[in-house]
Amino acid sequence: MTTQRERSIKILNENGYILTSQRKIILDLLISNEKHLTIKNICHLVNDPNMGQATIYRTIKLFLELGILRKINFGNNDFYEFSTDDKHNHHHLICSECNKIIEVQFDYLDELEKKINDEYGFLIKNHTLRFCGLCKECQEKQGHKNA
Amino acid sequence: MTTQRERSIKILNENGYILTSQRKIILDLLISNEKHLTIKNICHLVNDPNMGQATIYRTIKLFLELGILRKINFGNNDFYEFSTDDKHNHHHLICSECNKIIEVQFDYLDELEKKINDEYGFLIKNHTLRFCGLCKECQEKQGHKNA
DNA sequence: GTCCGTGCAAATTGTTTGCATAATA
DNA sequence: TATTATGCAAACAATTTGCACGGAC
Repeated sequence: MTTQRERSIKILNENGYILTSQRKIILDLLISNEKHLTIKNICHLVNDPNMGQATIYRTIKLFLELGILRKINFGNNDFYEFSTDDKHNHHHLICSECNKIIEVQFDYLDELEKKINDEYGFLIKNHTLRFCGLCKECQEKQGHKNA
Repeated sequence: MTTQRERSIKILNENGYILTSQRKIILDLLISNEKHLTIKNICHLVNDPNMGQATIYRTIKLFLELGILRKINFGNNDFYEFSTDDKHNHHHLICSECNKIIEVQFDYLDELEKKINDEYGFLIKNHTLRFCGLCKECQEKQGHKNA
């Protein structure tokens, strides 16, 4: 099994791009840090006076174009996560309290997709399913407060 | 059954806001025009030298806060649609060719929600499900081209 | 007259671009 | 040496804010 890092570097190389030190820094940040970051997060985490903002924007844009990353937008934020080729993506649970994003690995939308295809003649390429609510930890915190 | 307009005005009044002529213009735009508009769309459609941009932004923000509208973000665009109180929202089919948004009125996610609650202890408040693909018309157009 | 809403312009924020320099093959 | 990547600053775009004016009660 190839790692996210290996896959990303492979894609860069196959398209004639090299892994510069700046790209490496940003890639590493994304690999750690639970993989869901905003541009703001990245700017803040990089915290290197030698890395210009433009480089961060350019790198993320490049990663998106090459399909290394994918964008998830939620509320007023754009998060970036590693993209996979699976037709069936995972889903996201987004906690409205702490903004944590949890990945859910099962799908079960085949039947619904079939129904949509039948009723609307709509050809589905991919889907996005998000559940917004409270994660376990935040529910517990609220429980304590109210007790 | 109350209309979108009646419901919106009711919410405004209940919260101490009046339906000014500017708010009325924006509300009417949203009611016609298939209900899915971006700020840019609205600015363009208003086309009244007497309405400042700031008013449009302020009005949309107010409508969001009052729950009259809800934001859907997709790609690099934020669309606005009327919000309903239904726990079970409709879903969206978004055509990647013509950007049309089709509303789908059935849900069928109860089982999946139950599973998520059981496995992750995540308390779901609402969900967003989007299918990205090609609408019937755009499939036909592509068919003609290839023929 | 008071209060809320608006228009305008300036300010702020987020993102992109041009260009000279630095790094890499 | 040729090419690509970067840093910097300026440019640009999108959104918000401050403030004085206008309209509704």
